[in-house]
Amino acid sequence: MTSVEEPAHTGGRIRDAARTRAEILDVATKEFARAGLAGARVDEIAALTRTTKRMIYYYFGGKEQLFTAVLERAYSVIRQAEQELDVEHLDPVAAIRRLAELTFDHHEAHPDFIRLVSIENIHEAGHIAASEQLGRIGSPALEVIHRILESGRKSGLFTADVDAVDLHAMISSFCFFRVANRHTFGALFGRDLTAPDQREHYRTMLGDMVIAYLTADRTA
Amino acid sequence: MTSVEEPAHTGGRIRDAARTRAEILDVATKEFARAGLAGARVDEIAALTRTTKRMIYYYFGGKEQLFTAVLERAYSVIRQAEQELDVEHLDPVAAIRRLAELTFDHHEAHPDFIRLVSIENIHEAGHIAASEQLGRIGSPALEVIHRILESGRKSGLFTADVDAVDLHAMISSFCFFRVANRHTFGALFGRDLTAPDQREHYRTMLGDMVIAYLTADRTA
DNA sequence: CGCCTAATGTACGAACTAGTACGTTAGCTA
DNA sequence: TAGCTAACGTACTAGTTCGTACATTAGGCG
Repeated sequence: MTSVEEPAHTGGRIRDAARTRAEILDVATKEFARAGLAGARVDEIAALTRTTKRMIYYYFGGKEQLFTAVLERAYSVIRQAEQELDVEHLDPVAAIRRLAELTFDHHEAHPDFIRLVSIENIHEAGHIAASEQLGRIGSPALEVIHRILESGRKSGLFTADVDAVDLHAMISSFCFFRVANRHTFGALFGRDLTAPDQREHYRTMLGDMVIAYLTADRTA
Repeated sequence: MTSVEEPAHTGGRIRDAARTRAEILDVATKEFARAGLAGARVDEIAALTRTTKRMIYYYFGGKEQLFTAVLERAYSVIRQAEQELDVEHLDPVAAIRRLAELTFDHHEAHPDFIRLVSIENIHEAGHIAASEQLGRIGSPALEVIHRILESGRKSGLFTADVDAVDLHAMISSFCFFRVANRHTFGALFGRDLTAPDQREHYRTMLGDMVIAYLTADRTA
């Protein structure tokens, strides 16, 4: 019985800067993803936090900077995942398919991130442009794709004349659209692109599409 | 000398309900596309109009309803374009490629529409769901795609097991992503997917991709 | 040609919202 | 253990923003 009559605020750790910061970022991520930059409410974010609005300004400076911080952390998660890519031991076809599947899985697993990207595009990527951190992220995946493409072309398997950036765009397009636009697509066409029982269908479809494109007979 | 000393407001037509309504929709489309639903300002929309804020409430009832009306009109433009599709006289491969190109062109020509769709997805398509008009639009393009696929499969040209909705998703994905995410993509990877001198490249890429997928050798 | 209503304009308010001034305290360090 | 500072809380404000009450008029119609 250590704290029966103690004031409520002594439950849990107090004065933990890292935890407070992280908690604000967690809540803000959800709130920004839910309502957009303008739609999100600083008061609401604060209310969903163990701490107060004051802390948001203390740690981040303001709403816009908080959004930038949210974006920075969200992108760092992807960069992390990409750095753990390990597909170059596979043959080029299998490697590309595996890469596409991992991209597919990552998009599906992080719908909030997808929404943040949509929101950031509404704002014409101004926060990314203004962020030192995000400016110099690069993309570990691009290096991997580049090497797989080289290898596949050398062996004659890949006939398409694309570079890594374009192939990345192609793969991301499908994965992104499926998650980002699932609501309007569902409402208009009556099909839920993210229905669990359709997952394998679309995952395979993406791989088939990319491989078919890369290996198509171009002698005609 | 008919109007030298007359008040300024006599210039141009007065009391033109249709024109006022249409002008509000025009301005609102741009403003919503620019700033999102929450970010758009009713006062700003009114200010960019020949009329006043009062008229927005008079004709549309409120901000949300105005957004819905904007969406309805934007979607009707597409439905219109789709109804004018005329590709079924072509052989299946050419027809699909042409359809993909028209989709590509339409997305490129209507970036504001793309932004509205992104925004509507942030709001989980609630306005579409609540709109009688948008609920029963359907898509003329789907019928066309369906018939082309049938024809292509019958002749043995198309080997892929997809239906019209999935193929539509595939084509739209690429077109949508290229326009919607051009800002973040450009900022992160240093490539402008909508650069004019790359237009033909991506347009061809899309067609190649779809055709390769549909006609891929699946005997292996 | 006067009346009636759709269409329009003005002025305002209630509620919300980002941001801040000021005060407090936990807990490390000397 | 005293003191100092990073961390935190409260209460408030200035400005914004959606929406509306009220007043006005154009112009079709009987």
